[in-house]
Amino acid sequence: MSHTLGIRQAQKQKTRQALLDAALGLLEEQSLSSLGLREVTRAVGVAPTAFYRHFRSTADLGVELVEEALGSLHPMIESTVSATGDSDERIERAVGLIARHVDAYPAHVRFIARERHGGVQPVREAIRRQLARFAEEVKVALAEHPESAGWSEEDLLMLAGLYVDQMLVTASQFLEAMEGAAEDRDRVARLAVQRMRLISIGRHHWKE
Amino acid sequence: MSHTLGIRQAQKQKTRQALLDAALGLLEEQSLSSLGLREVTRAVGVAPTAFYRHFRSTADLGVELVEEALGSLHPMIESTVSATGDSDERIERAVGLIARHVDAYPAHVRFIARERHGGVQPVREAIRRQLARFAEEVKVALAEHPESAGWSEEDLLMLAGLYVDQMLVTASQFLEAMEGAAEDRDRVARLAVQRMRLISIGRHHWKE
DNA sequence: TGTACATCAGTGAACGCGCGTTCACTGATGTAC
DNA sequence: TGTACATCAGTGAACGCGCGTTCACTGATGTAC
Repeated sequence: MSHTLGIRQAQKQKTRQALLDAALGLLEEQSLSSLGLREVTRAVGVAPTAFYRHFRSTADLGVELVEEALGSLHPMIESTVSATGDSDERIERAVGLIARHVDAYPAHVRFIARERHGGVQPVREAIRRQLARFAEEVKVALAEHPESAGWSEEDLLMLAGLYVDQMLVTASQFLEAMEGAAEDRDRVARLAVQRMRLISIGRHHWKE
Repeated sequence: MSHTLGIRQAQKQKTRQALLDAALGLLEEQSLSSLGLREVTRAVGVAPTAFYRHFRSTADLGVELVEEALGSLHPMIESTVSATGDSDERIERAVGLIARHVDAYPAHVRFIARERHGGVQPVREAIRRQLARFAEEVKVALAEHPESAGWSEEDLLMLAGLYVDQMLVTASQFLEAMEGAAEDRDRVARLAVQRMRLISIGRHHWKE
């Protein structure tokens, strides 16, 4: 006996999602701070005033987009860091996962890269919070590794943050490669693997 | 016998600089893609049409701001990487330099962080070009170090890029610390030093 | 099942406003003689 | 040094346009009995 939303609720959800999708599309070529409410409703085909039934402002919509773009990523990150195999295998797998994620959700990745330091404060803060959660989760996963014996909590969080930042750098480089020449893609992947390897080597010799 | 600009040229330069300064100020709270030409001229106190005597558009002005923000940084970066002393000394000095640079030019740093992935393509490309130049220069300086014996050009550029990205991350963290609680500043410095140390350790054990 | 009333997502007109861009202009500065 | 003309940075009026927000509304959906 599955619970179905009422017709009214279902329709409202649908319009809301259409607004989010349209906004994300429009944000490929501009920043959130210049996104207009009328632009978004025009793209969806509803009256401008309908916007207010779902969001207080475009900044509010932006915060929802952050949740959509990053909220569902926690399991993936968790599984990457906890994966079995040696360092090199885990690195290759992680870079492959990032590449596929960028392929599947380029607009979400672009949105996060763009608004992380963008002009809309509540959105910046929402992104910062999610990334801090990622770093915390990575830290906990790293602590499980035998290589982390003797590491302080502070150093583990430092390393986790380095990995998270590197993940974002790699994602945005894949995005740039998508926009430019197709051959760049492999270069980005190789470069990312090398960077992660170097960090991983530093990690193994940290406590000496 | 110093060459002086004509009165007309000097006045034009002054207005131009006032437009750049005003724009940079306005960009503390928004992105370039939402910056209006009339906003800028209003802040300076000239007629909107005067803008066109200096820039084709706000995007054009943005590209000039990139040159202003990053163009003068090459000697500083060069001297940081080429400095004498052991790894730890160089790292401490580099992080200190970054901290002072962010203190001295917070608006420039914010502008670069914001527009690096921002909504205005020509500006993104101008930043990308400057950062590629930085990485190239760092690569050349790194090649001089005895630790770089046996490194390929590709690996050196990989390491240089890692340093440049880390420099930007650190700068933007100092900026966030300036906006928030004052005590965060030291945490950022300590974290940045640790990250650089870990990368440096990876570097020393890379060719094993 | 049917009826009467309540809810509320989406509408459409209207508002005042600031935007980017055009154009012909002014008057101080620069230059040729 | 003085004069006559050229240059050009900055002006101010005017334009058409899209913006965010308000408001009273409509009509399909939901609910109570």
